[in-house]
Amino acid sequence: MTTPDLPTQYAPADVETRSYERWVAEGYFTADVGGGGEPYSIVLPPPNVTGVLHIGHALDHSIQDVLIRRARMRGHQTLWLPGMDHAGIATQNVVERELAKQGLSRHDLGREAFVERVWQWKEESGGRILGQMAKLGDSVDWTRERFTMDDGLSRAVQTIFKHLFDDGLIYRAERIINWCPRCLTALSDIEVDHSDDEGELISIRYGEGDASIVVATTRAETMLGDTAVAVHPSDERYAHLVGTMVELPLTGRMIPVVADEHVDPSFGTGAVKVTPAHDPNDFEIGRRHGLPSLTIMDERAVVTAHGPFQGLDRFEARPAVVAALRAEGRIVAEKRPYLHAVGHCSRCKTVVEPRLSLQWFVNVQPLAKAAGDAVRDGRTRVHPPELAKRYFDWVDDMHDWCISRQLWWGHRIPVWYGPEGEVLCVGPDEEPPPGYTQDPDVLDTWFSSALWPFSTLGWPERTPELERFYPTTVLVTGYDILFFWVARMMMFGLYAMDGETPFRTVALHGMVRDQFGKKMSKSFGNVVDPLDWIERYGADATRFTLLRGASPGSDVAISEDWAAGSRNFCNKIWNATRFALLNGATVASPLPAPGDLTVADRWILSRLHTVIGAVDTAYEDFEFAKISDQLYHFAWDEVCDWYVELAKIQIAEGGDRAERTRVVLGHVLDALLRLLHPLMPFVTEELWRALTARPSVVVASWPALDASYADPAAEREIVAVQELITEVRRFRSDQGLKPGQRVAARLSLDGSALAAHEGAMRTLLRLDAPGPTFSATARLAVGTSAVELDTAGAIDVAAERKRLDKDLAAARKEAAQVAAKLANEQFMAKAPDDVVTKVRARAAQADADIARLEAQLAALPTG
RNA sequence: GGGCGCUUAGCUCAGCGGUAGAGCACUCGCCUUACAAGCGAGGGGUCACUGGUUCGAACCCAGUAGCGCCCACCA
Repeated sequence: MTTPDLPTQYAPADVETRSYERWVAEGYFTADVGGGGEPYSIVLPPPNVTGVLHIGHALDHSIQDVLIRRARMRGHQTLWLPGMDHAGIATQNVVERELAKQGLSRHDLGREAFVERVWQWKEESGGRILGQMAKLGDSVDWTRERFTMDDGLSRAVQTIFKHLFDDGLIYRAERIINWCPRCLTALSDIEVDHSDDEGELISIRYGEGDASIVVATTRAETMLGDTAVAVHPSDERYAHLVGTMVELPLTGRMIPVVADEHVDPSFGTGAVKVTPAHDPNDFEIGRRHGLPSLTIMDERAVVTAHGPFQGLDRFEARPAVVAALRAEGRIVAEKRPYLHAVGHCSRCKTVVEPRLSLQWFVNVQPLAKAAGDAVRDGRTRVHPPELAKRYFDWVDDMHDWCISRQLWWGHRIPVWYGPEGEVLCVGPDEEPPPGYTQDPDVLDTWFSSALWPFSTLGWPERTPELERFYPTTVLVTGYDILFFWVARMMMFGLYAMDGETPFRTVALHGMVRDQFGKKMSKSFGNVVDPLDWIERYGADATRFTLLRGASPGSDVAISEDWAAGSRNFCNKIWNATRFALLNGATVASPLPAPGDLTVADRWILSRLHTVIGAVDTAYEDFEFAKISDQLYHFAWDEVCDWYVELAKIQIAEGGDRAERTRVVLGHVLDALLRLLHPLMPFVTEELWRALTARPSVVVASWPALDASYADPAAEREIVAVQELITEVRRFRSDQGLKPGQRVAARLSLDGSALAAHEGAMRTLLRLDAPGPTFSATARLAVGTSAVELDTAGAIDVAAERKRLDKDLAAARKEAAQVAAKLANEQFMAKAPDDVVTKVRARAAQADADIARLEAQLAALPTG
């Protein structure tokens, strides 16, 4: 047994990097594909190479690390696979911004040089992220780190694209898509954020006299591209106009009035201008009625239509068009401000422009159906279950997925076009014929992320990793990307892996917020940088703070104070172990037989196993807050506050008692450190090694629940001791007796089991044997046990009277309440027996308390 | 416009049918030799509101108000 000279305060920085490097060097985190144990695998949701890890990542990683570390301790063959995402548009934007600082655009560099530049950036940024993961303590298998654009994953992308293409699930079509006029690319629905923006609803008269019709719009400039007006088929107001032509103002063009079910007769005037090239609904109306599509804006949303508006940006064109219409007396009404939902590019916040263009799509119908069914029939469990509904809403009503992006950073679409317009999808080992040119676009970044659970394991090759670790055991991620990402992994996983789901369980956590429940944002200045906390409070405290707030699917509020509290907890564990080491606690000897243990020993062992059971249960439900809470209170309130104090007394006895106490103490701390290790890997490693002289708690076994340690009698007895001690302490505090001041006392423990604790109680309460005379006494009782204190005339009668009065009032109130219950016939008739028994016991207790308190009050000296 | 959730101590939350809890903050007393990043004691809540079910409701049901989140092609 080594007893290193531990400092009195835990200094995280001293141990963290040292431990981490050793863990990696020892290969503790490396999955052994051929090894024993049930597989337990997690793929890390790959952070974007853009930027650095934020506190939300710290939560996400902490949860996964907790799960994987516990699984490792339980003897599973674990794999936690790390990696990063190339994050197409996000990364390209970041690098473009860097270039802009030098006054360059990506076009100045050219495609090849630009992509090279992004790769450089990826190397730097990626390295930073890996360093952060090490600081957090992530026990990932570094030998299997992947990147969504590495060779293997690119091959997987190309392979699945080819399969989908050949199955007719990928197609190219001219559709209205979301277009970002700043990024100059198509966006999928989920890359568009909607917000209620202020606009102006303008009513415009088309046509003249009886043949005129009033339409309402928030986007007046698009009228230049109108090719019809639509009304509801059953709208009698306009029945006479359907089939006729009206004149489109400013252009002189004649456009038809058509009848379409989509129009809501109760909104506005009940008549809708139809711009098929610039509105998704209008596009559908146009298609149904064979209307032409007239594109009036270019890719930068600059008006290209002939006339005075040509060359104006859409936001300049709008007032210009309105002014021109007003000049012609066409404006019938204006409503301002008018709030309506407007889509913004999720990357650059530019207002998205619906745009008619030729893009690649995935036909999601069959894939989404399978993805829904897998959760519906329980092959994949969503946790918490309430969130499954959101998942269903999404997959059951999913639009086809636009996967082409007019970007340079990403997986190039593996389709080549021949000189005669041939279209050829090229597989990973195929070469396109000469004279063919490749599609210039790249794939949506989520396309490669969707393959992550199997592409990282070697797919399309049937590697041993894939065989062993797919489906992965659990996916841990925030509820915010339940459909961004999870639904897509489900779709592609089921498709590529012959109907096998990518994960058995999806465990969703919430977002990290500040102490007031506010979202963290740079502009608000409430962002927490995990590295900052790690530096000041340690990685363990940072993790513990996050985990303490982590209930399935709910947001986590954190603050500086709580980080400090967690740091204090680390310190508490540190000092408890330090005490144990200084007092010769040992794990070398087996636990003595129960008959050789004291009540206190049996109590703490009973509590330990209760906690093991509770923690194991909480793990089943991913209740990290409960796990943390259980261990926190057991460690602090029971082990430190009571058992350590009782152990001091037992050790002072010397002999066998001391020896056995050292064994129990060593045993309890050993188990506690192992239970805490997944949550706080660094401090537990340092302490466990010191305590056990073994190499690493990382590969120690998880404490096994042993119900034979359950000892309700010991628990009751210690609780009674605690209550009596608390009562006496309260008296001392109320009386203003200094903690160290010794008081003479007679203990009336009724010859009950508590009599055995007299010595301990005298020590903990600083009570001496009674002196020969009593000038003033106080009798304190809990249940049938009592302590009589001789305060040598120093008793503060007023304080004591106040205290007793208060207790008496409480007891009387309790007695009245309970009596009312017992007098209630219906309660007596209908309440279950155990409830009635409890109430009776409370009544008896209350009566006894009243009698006792009244006697004490009567015995108080007057004046 | 749909859907979901929340409202419990100053703050963040747990409890989800039988005596209102935790952490932090607050008050008082203590350097009681593992720990002052600590120890002991204490104060603080008509569990949003209104009805209903029940012997009994913070907990179940209905409605009201406020807050939040997600989804959405009503011009």
